[in-house]
Amino acid sequence: MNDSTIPSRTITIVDVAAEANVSKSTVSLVLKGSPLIRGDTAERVREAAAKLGYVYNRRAGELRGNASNAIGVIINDLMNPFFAELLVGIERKLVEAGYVVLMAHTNESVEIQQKVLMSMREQNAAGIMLCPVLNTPRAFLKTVQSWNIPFAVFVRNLGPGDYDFAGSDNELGVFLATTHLLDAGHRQVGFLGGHKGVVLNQRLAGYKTALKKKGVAYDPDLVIPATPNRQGGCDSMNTLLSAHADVKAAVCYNDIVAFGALSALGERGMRAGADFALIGFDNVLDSQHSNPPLTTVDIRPNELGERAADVLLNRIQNPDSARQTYLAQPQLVLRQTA
Amino acid sequence: MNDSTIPSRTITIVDVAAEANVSKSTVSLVLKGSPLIRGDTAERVREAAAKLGYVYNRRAGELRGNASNAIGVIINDLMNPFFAELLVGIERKLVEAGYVVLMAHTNESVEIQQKVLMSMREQNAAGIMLCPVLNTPRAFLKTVQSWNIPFAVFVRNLGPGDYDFAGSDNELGVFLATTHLLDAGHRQVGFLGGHKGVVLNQRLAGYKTALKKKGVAYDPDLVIPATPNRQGGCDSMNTLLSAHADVKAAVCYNDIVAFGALSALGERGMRAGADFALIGFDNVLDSQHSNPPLTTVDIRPNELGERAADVLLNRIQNPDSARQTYLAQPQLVLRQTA
DNA sequence: CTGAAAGCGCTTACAG
DNA sequence: CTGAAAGCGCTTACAG
Repeated sequence: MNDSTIPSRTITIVDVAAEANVSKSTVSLVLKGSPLIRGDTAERVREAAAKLGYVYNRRAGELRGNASNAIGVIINDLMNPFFAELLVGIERKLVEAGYVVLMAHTNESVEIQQKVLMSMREQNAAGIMLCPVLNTPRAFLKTVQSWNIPFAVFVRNLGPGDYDFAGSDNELGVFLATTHLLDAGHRQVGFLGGHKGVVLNQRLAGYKTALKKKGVAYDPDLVIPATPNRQGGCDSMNTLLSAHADVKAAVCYNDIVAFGALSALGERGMRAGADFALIGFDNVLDSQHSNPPLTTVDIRPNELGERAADVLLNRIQNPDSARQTYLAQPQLVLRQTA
Repeated sequence: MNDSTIPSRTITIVDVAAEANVSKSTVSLVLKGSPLIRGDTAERVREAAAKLGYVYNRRAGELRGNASNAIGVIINDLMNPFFAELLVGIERKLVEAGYVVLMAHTNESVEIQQKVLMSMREQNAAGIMLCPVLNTPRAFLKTVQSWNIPFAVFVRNLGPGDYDFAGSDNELGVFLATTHLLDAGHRQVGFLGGHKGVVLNQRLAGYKTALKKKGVAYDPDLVIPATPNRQGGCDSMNTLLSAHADVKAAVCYNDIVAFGALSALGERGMRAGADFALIGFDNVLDSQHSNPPLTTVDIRPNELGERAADVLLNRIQNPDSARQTYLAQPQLVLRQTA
């Protein structure tokens, strides 16, 4: 009678046990599919549970077993589709493996990063995946590691440290892109966008290596850093073009910078591919249908997410295994802009 | 000596109590900042906790208090920047309010939606925010509600139901866009993209109302449904142009469809704004710097996320308040494509 | 202002 | 194959 009307107190295994005429230990065993319990007993228990609308209280179980099925994932810029695609890959892998994801967005704030990390620790997270905020001191990673929670860093490698990492070979990627432009005959190649940090350093290194290898002098005037978003891409392209109208090629810090650059080109009545050679980095989904479709360095963001999750999962299953590093091998994908 | 070397067992309030020479009740009280404890005692406890490196075990506390600070947020398509921006808004509000977000991505799969919802229930989530997968039966929402977990639906309104909702006025938004095109003199206006479902129906209704109001006959041939992503936008624009080379204007299901359409136009050597009038929907960040910048219907995705979170938060604080509905008021933002 | 005791809902040895 | 008991780490009345 009181089936759905009265909110009633929560149903626990004790209630199920009473209903099925067994002890709560038996109920617990049945719930986790133990082979110790006889078939008909198990069946009876399951029926009782269903009848009472029993819901497993995972937190209680975890408290006792000191386990957890929640994994913290910390992203800093979801507005960048690269990270969105990455997150989707991470999330799928983690859920597949039976985990639930505690997601946090830092928006590049050190304070928020600190706060959410603490919070995940209190939650007793089974693992933490972090893309460190810009300027995170390397020592901070040590602190997190000292918590003894399986931990993996992704995308931003804070220098040679003793932690698991998944990212991409930034230097090689930009080297490929720059070389492609140089091979096409360009002697002046710009570099657009990017904020100070490891990733920019790595990408610039690839840029310089390519120049050197082709015997082209490095001209610092041609590298225009800018916030790596569309606005920054637009601005940096405008800056480049105003100062060096003769430059006809550039590689971008990432795809969204390239999209902004495409827009700046359009404003000037120029079309990438015909009037200017432009290459992005990441190969986000959008780059297939930008106007025009973008030539870019493919690091398979979605797969990178999955691999990053694998790195953590492996650490969880294998706490004492050697440090792992996964570096996505970049591949140039030629479309219309270069 | 064993400071950082031995992993050691977890420090609990009992250890802190021993260290500070008080009972564990006192420690518990101090931790939650109770005014009951004298200042110096509290200080002593805090020092002891710091010294031992005590970490609050939130799950244990929650078990006892039957509380939870995790809120489930279910998204179906993070690849669409609209949802990414929405999620960022939701997450910020929730974290600000002291919650942690359990994020799940359904990728439009009913099975996954079912699974993650169950999982969140087991986690004893303090609330659930759901953007229902396409074709979710309306009765399913009733089921979720029967769990007695504060619950809010966002973006996709599954028809008149008794639940909290946050979304946008789709009909009005598309009405505004279509009217703008009609006012510019176009008598043939296409409608591009969208998958079957409430949202498409609402947007199409706005389209038809605008036509009728201007005395323009509705031509079903001009509405080209397609998966609402860039590929779909590209395809539907091509379909439209092949069949009706005379059509010179279209409103899109959403911004990413418009981006795809922009790309299709570019391939044909046409430029939106000059050769074709195009309007998007959402006003995602990208639309400011598409090529060319997109005229679109602004529903402030980020703010919509925050408001959706507010709706849930309010339900949590006010379990018996009346049902809430938030509808973002759309505004046409004129840029270069129309 | 502080302590002893009970209990949140589960799991895990240990008996039998 | 199943049950009685202890305990995970906390909080919350209840005494004093």
